[in-house]
Amino acid sequence: MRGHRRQTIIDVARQAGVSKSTAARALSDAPEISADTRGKVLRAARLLGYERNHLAVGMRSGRSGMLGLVIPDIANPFWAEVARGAQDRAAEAGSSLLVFSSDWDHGREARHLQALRQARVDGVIINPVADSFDDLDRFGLPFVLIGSSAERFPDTSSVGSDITQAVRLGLDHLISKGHRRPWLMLGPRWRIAQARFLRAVHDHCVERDVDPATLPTEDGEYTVAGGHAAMHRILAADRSAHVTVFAANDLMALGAGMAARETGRTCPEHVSILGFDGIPAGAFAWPGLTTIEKPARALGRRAVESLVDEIAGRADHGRIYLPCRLIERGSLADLTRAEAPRIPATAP
Amino acid sequence: MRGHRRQTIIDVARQAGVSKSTAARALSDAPEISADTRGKVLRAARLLGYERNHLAVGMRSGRSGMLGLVIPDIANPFWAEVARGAQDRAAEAGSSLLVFSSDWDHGREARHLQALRQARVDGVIINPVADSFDDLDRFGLPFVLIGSSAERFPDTSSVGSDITQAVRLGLDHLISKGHRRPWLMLGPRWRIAQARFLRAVHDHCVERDVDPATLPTEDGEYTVAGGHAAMHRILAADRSAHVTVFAANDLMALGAGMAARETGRTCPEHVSILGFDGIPAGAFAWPGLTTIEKPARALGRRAVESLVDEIAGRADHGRIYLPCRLIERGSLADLTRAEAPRIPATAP
DNA sequence: ATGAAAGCGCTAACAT
DNA sequence: ATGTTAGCGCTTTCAT
Repeated sequence: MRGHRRQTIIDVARQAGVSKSTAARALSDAPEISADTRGKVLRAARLLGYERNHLAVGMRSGRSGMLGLVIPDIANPFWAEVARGAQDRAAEAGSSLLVFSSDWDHGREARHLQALRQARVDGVIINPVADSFDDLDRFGLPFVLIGSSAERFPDTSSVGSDITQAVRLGLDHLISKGHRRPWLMLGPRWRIAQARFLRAVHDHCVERDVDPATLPTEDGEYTVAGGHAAMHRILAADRSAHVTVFAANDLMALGAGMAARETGRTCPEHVSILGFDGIPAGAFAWPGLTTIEKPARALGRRAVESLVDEIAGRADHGRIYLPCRLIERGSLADLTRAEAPRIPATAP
Repeated sequence: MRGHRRQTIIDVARQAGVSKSTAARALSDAPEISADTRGKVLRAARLLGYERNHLAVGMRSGRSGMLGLVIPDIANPFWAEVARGAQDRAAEAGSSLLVFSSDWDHGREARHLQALRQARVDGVIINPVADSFDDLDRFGLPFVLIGSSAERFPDTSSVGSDITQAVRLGLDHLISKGHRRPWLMLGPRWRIAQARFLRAVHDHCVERDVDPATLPTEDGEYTVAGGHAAMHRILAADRSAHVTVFAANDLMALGAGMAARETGRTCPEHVSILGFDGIPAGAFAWPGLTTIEKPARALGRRAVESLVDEIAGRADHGRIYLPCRLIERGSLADLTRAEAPRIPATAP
C-alpha cells in the first residue's frame, strides 16, 4: 500500500461497479440504499484500504467532525482529567478533539480561538480567561462554557461543579469535626470562582447560624506557591493552638501543608487542612489530604454532550452543575474529642 | 457579523479589487506579489473579518496543518506534560494538535490512528502500545516515536529520555549515600521499558564493580497500587534494618511509601525510596520523593520538531535521547554517617 | 505581477 | 434505489 496514490471514493465506486454517489451513500450509511449494494461497496472499500477524507467531507457538508477544547493548562491535573473525559466522549460521538492551553492569557486564548475557527471545528468547549470573554459575540460558533465562569452568561450552555453543594459538604464536615472558625484560603480576588466560593460559604453559614463575618480569610494564587505563602501569613496572624484552613483549591492546600511543616507544626495535630478539587497528588501527601472532589472527568463528558446538542440545534442553553464528593483522608483533626492540642515547641 | 454568511476568499478579492488567485497569494504570503496589492488584500480581509478555511486549504494543498498525538493517557501527569510541550511547539509552528489516549490498548490505538488518517493529519507522534506496533508499515504517514519504545525501530525518528544516563545518576547517588544493595522495583516484564531499565542498571553495575546479580528485584504494574503491592512483598521478604528501593516509576515509588507506612515504618528512617519520572505529586509526599526527572515537556517539543522535519522530507531518522535530572528531596537516608537504624517496634 | 481555469474528494440536490 | 451534476473554498498550473 505504501507509496500508492491514496484511494478516493471514485476508486471505491469503480471497484464496486456503482456510481460515486451510491458509494458515498453506502459509506455514510444513508437509509436509501439496498443492503446488497452497501455490502458490495463496503467490501470494495475494505479491499482497497480506502480511508474517508474528512477534509473533503467537512468542506462539502459543513461539518468538520472536530471539536475544540480551550482550557487553562493541560498539564494541570484537574484540567487533564477534564480533557480526558471530553476526549473519550468525543471519540464515542465520532469526533476528534483539538486541545489548547490558554495559560489564563487573553492573547493566547484569542489566538487559539482563531485557530479553531480556521480549522472549522463544529463547536468549542471553553473555560474563558478572566471571566470576561467579550469575544463571545464575535464567536460565530456553537460553544459551551466549562468550569466556574458560567455565571455571567445566562443564555449559554455551561457545565460546572456544584460549588454550593460542595461548600455545604465541606463546611458541615468541618463543623461535625468541631472546627467552627476555619480560615478561608481563597484565590485571587478578580477570579469569578473566588466570588462564587465565598458567596456559597456565606450563604451556608447563614443557614447554620454562623456569622460569616467571623471567618478570617487570606488569599493568593491558585498554586502551591500561592498556598504556601498564604499559609505563612495565616500562621503569623493566628496564634491559636489549632489552626484550621479551608482552601479553595488542592494545590493551595498542599502548599499550606508544606508551610505548616516548615514552622515545625504537624498535620493534623496542630493544623487541619481541607482542600478542594480532588487532584491525585492529595492522596500521596502525608497525611493524605481531605478534600472535596470535583467530578472532572464527568465534567468533560457532559460538556461534549451539551456541545453536541448545541451543534444539533437542540440547545437548551442550560446550566448543568454536577455534584462533588467529600474524600476523607487524614488532614483534619477531630476536635470534638480533643485533649487540648499544644502549640509545637518550635513554633515561631 | 453574526448570522452573516461566512466570508470567502472571493469576497476578499472583490473587496480588494483583485482576482481570486491574487488574493490567495497575498493571504499565503507568496513571493510573487507587490507589497502594494498585498496591503490592499490584507486590509480587505481584516475589514471583512475573513478567516481562512483550513479545510479547503488542506484539501487543495495536501497539508491539513494538523498533527496527531497518541499517548497512553492524557490524565497521567507525565503524559500531560508531554502533551503540553507538543502543543506549545505545534502552535509555534502554526499547527493544531489532535490528542488521543490509547490506554495501552491495541484496539483503541488502531481506532485513533484511523481517525488521524481520516482527518488527514500531516503526521503523528506516538507512544505505541505494547512495543510491537505492527501497524507501522501500513501507517502511510510521517511519524515519530516518543518514549521508550524506539529500540525496535532503528530506521525511525524517535525522541526519548536518556535512560542510561538516568540510571547512572540514580545508582551513583544511591552508592554515594551508602546504599549498596537497593531493591529494583520494576514494571511488568513484557514492557520494553522494563528491559531497558534493567539493562541500564546491569551495565552500570558492571562499570562500578558491583555484581548485578546481587540486586533483588520485584515487579508490578506501573501504578500506585502496583508499587504498593510490590513493596509489601519486598518488606515481607527483606528483614534488614534498612530497606532501599529504586522504583522504575514515581507512581510505584509513591505506592511503596504508603505501603511502608502501613507497616509502621517511616521514611527515610527505615526505608529509602528513589523514584523515576519526576511527577509533581512527588513533591507533596512526605518526605518529598527523591527522584530522577524525565524532561517531559521538552520531549513533547522535540517530538514536534522531529515530526516537522520528517514531514518536510529532511528526515534524519535519528534517535534523540534527552538527559534526565536528579531531584533530591527527603526520601533517601544518608547511610554513610548512620547510627545503626533500628527495626520499628511495630514491624510485622 | 496578475488573471483564468482546473480540480482536490466529497455530498446534496435533482433527476430517473 | 441509483446515477448525474454542480459546487464547497481554496491552490496551482498556465497564460498574459
